[in-house]
Amino acid sequence: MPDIKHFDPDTVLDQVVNLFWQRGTDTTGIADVVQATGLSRSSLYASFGGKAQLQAAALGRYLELRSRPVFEALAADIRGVPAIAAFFERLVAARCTGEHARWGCLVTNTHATASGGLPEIREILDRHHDALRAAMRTALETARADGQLRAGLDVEAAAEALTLQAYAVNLRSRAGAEAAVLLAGVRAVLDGFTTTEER
Amino acid sequence: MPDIKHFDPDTVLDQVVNLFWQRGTDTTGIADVVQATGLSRSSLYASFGGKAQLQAAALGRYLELRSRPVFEALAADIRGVPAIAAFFERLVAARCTGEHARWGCLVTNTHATASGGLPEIREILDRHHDALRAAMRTALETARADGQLRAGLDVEAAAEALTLQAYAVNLRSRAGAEAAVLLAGVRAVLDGFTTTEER
DNA sequence: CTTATCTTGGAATAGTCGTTCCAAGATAAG
DNA sequence: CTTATCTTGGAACGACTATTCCAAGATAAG
Repeated sequence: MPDIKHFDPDTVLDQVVNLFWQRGTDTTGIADVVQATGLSRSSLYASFGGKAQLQAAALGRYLELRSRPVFEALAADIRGVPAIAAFFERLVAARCTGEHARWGCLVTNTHATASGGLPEIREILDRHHDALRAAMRTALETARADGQLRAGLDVEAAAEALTLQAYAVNLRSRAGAEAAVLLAGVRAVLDGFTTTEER
Repeated sequence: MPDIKHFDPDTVLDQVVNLFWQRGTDTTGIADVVQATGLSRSSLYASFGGKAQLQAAALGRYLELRSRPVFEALAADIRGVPAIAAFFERLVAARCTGEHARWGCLVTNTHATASGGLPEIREILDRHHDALRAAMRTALETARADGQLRAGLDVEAAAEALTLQAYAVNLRSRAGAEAAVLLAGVRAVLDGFTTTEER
């Protein structure tokens, strides 16, 4: 008997993600969301709750749609160190060129905002961090099994270091950092972990 | 003949820095500034311009007062790698404990905000980045002259890598990252640059 | 003490914020 | 087609936004 939704919630959420991602969550108003999605305030508040819940939903979707596939690809890549290098090359390329150039990373950006202090949001940030570090760790362990790593390297600490490096790439790319500079920094870290220099 | 200011602009600017630093520039209103500083809107707009100019002034003062002294200390420290290690130990301590714990870094935070796209703001961000990288480079060159560095290390790229690590430390500390984890990540990077492990 | 000049307090501006509400519209079962 | 139930458009809400303005207060020179 009831009416059904006249829109696809996931499609709308993707538009919201893009909006928050590019222009910043705190500096984007509901009016902007209404205009970008085309639906009315009523539908927006009925489907998602207030802005805080909309932000959490958008952040969660970003994590599932943008981050997780890349993390899984990294963990599944059996090449070891070259897999990590490829991850960063694709990351820098995505951050500096193409459709989302200079947008940074929604998760990284959220770290610096006021709403990042909310427990609900922070939980997603930690989930993102743990997922990336775990993927880095897996890739490093593959590399170690293949004899690619320096003797005595703390794999857990190295995974954390590479994860931190990824955050910084996201951050600096938003301010216009050159791709070559970012890649050189990443490579310096990676070279310090390996036995012999590749490339 | 004219009247003089009834307050010290630098003292006021310090209060504004703290406000923007802790709570975020975009999410802090003029009303908050008025309340925190105790002076009126008239005086605020007469001394500094609008909010954009106030932000630029606060960011500049943060750079001069908080960042530059630390950068200069790093560049002047003749110990080489231990100097860099000490820099990060003090950084992590300041970010995770004490008066400004979990505030992150005002410059780092600004990277992720919408106002970071303005040319006037971005110029300060780049100035900050160049200053830190130059200090890192100086410390690394001291280390190289002392034979502390791995053969074939690209000092310029290594300086960029360490600078990026510092940004990530600032970012993650705001989200509640543990000091020990951050330090382990930093040390992994630093160990990759040195000939023999210290500590 | 007068006077010229700046500073200050505080009201008032127009605009935007997130949120709520209700009548009108759309849907699908009977 | 009727009817029950949800969705939708759009107006309205008070609270907040940055900014402006002006009369009143404070200062220091003459």
